[in-house]
Amino acid sequence: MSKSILIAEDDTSLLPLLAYNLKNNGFKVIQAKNGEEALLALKENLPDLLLLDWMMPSPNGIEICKILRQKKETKNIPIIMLTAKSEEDNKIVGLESGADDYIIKPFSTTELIARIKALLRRSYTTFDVDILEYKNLKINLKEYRTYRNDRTIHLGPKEFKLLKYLMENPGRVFSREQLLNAVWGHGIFVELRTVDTHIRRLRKSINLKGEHNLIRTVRSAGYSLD
Amino acid sequence: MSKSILIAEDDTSLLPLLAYNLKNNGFKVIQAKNGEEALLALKENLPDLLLLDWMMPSPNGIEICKILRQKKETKNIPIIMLTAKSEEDNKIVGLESGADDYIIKPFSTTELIARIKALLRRSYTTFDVDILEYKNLKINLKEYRTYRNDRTIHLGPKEFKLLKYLMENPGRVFSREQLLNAVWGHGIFVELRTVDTHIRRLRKSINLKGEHNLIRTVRSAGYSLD
DNA sequence: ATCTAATGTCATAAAACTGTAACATAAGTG
DNA sequence: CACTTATGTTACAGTTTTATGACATTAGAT
Repeated sequence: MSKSILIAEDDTSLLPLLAYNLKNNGFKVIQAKNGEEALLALKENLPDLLLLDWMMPSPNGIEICKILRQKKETKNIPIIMLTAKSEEDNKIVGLESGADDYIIKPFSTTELIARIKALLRRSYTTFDVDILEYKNLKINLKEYRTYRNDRTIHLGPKEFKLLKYLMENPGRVFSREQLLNAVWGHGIFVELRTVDTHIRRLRKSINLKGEHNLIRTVRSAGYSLD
Repeated sequence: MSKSILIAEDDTSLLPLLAYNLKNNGFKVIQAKNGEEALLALKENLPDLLLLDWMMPSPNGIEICKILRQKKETKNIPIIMLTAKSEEDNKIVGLESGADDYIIKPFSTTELIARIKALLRRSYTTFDVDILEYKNLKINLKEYRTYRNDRTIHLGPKEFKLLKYLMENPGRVFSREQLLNAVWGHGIFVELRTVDTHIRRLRKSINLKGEHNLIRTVRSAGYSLD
């Protein structure tokens, strides 16, 4: 069964183009010319993924995002934010508001499709692999086990989830906000700095002395697997 | 240069036929009689595209696909799944597992070639828009990494942002004021000359001795990437 | 209920990054 | 060349950001 995607985009030349391309790629598309329409459409049907233009007359992408993250039925729907180049600096805002990814206009259809697929793949984890590997790290999602150089490592639930998330996109830097959203859940109130503590515990567990740190700190940005 | 294609197909009458046809069309072909062989071959060399039979003794096409999508080096290699008619219903499974296209047996060589070319064309032109390149400089926005001649360079947050801004408009000259606005933000009070210092630090980090200075000073105007 | 492991928060230490100012050079000018 | 102005360099103190360890609280297990 094909996945459905809701697009909210007020650029009337872009919207049909996007819709056309997504349809061509086997997706079912629901179109919304503005935020209002999008919210309305969401009451009808829950799509598998949302494509939101960040800059729209209110409610804009960010606002919609925040609203959705509040509600139980919608809080786990993957969201990709569409942002113009000039707004790029605000990408953090987009991710803080709970979006899963952002893409800068103008973008290629292929790129968009790739990201959509990646996100859909990730959110249907039940269907996915049971084993994730990176360098000499390995985790078994089904058995809930972690290995470093084939030696078992014990991790608490949070650390496990954190590591899993990092391993899903090795190399990519995640801000503390993103990690909180992904690991702790959206709309949960926990200090940002708590992430530091967990990263520290994780490092303590997975780092072998002598070998270089597997988790990289990127100052004023976040952490990533390295 | 001709593209290489790895075929994993356990039907021993089909495999050589496919290989023959692809070779005739100018592709370099690597053959694997089953999943194991395919994985082994992948350790040797990364092909430009994969043709996977979905029904094989384990690991089958889907499984291989999932495995490849986990790893960074292989996650962007286009994959076409070969499925028998009776398995057609499962085509969604194939695409969800990360395949880019599927084709139903029996298929015509012409069609297969067409799809292969289409995929190669797509994946060739489009890649990460999260990567900025200029001469032998490269920065990866998602990973917050900077390279000069493929060697990693460490930059502080401000330097990174500064470089990013310059790389977005290579050649263009920016005044100190413009740089302050773009990198530090509007309405911030910092000495104009502070830009000089950061430019200096940036130069120090990215310039290789011997090679010419990548940042040009334009007297009484500003700086630019050159 | 009792004990143990896991969590979230803080306070403090340690690093890394910034902005300035002072001085040195280089580039224009007449 | 002498003078003026712009830019390069360097050192350093002040800030910001992150690491670390301790502690109180909560959740889970026996």
